[in-house]
Amino acid sequence: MYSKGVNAEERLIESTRALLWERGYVGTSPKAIQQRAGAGQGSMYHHFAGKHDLALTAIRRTAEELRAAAEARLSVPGTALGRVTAYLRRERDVLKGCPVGRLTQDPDVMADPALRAPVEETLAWLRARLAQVLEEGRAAGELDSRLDPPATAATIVAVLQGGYVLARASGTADPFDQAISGVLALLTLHAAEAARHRA
Amino acid sequence: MYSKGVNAEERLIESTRALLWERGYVGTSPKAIQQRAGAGQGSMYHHFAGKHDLALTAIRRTAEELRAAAEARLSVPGTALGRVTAYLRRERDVLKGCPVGRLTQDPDVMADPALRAPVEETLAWLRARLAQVLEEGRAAGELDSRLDPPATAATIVAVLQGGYVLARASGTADPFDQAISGVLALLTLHAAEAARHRA
DNA sequence: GTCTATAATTTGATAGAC
DNA sequence: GTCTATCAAATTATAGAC
Repeated sequence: MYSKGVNAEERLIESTRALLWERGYVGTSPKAIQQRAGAGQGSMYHHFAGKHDLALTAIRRTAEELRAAAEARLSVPGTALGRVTAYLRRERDVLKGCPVGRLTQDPDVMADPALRAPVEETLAWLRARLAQVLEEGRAAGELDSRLDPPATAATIVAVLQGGYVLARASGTADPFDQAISGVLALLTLHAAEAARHRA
Repeated sequence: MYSKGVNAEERLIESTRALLWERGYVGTSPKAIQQRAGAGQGSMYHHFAGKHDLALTAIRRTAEELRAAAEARLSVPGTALGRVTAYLRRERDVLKGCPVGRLTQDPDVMADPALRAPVEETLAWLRARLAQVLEEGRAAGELDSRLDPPATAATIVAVLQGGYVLARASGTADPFDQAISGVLALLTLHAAEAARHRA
């Protein structure tokens, strides 16, 4: 139940965002959305055409937030490895998983072009943005020149998404932290190799 | 619709396995299971106590199959990196995702101890098995001694699980292949480092 | 804007005939 | 074993009062 300090439309969007994160599109009913928002059916169907329309609004907002949060960590000054580390080590609700990546497992979301687009675009953007950071690190001689930025970026995002899966399976954040530590260790050796070549 | 060559019980299990993979537990109805299996309600409720019981049988079988498929690639003779590569590069239905990892996103599966157990055990086993292979590689001097087997194993399984997420988001197997290539490239440099230290 | 009917469909299961 | 009723509850809306 969200604060009545904001209007019903806003509460309905936030309620939907939370439920999509917890239960996905298929597992979320209009009734559950309304109850969590403290709004009736009439209110929901006044502001939105239905479950689909509401979910679209919610997904777009979630995707935008994720992108902004990532950009905030990746656009600061510092080494490429430092920025990637800051992004990977940022505080996360590990056991809840990624609110965007989660939607890729939802058949009704993936089957609908409108609902799917924000998911596809967000993860594509994230891979491209990380590849850019890695390329900067390579250009600066900080990372080994043999490192392939797009492939390594895909690996990093995959470790993140897969780390969530392992954490949820185990019921603890442990495997997530291990997976992140593991890939950062591999990247660090790459950086050390680059330093050795420069020497 | 499965071959009528096998009995209804078997067809119901396979139908459930396919639907859990495609739509998850929440997104799969008994009606859909019956239609795909070519069986009526009476048949389903004769062989199984209900959706939950049928799903439990299906999940256990899927988990066992995944484990056997992994063990087949990891237990052959060869270098650690070679066996890990064989496992990662094995043929996969990339766009369908992992039939076990997928279940971690299902709220009703994770909330039920019986349904969740096979998921938890399978992914824990996979991490431990990969850690064992990496440890063997380290002991043989094939991999860099600074490499942490459990963390690296978590990274490898995460890349796999996350690779599926990225592939589904993009609609192509491309990011999956990139993520696998990226992590293998990082591991290969580790192997090269180990060789340099031995020299 | 928000509420309370009302309703067609689907869900998940039971009962009992064959 | 398999089938066809039957059923209570949930789902996803629409209609119309306030």
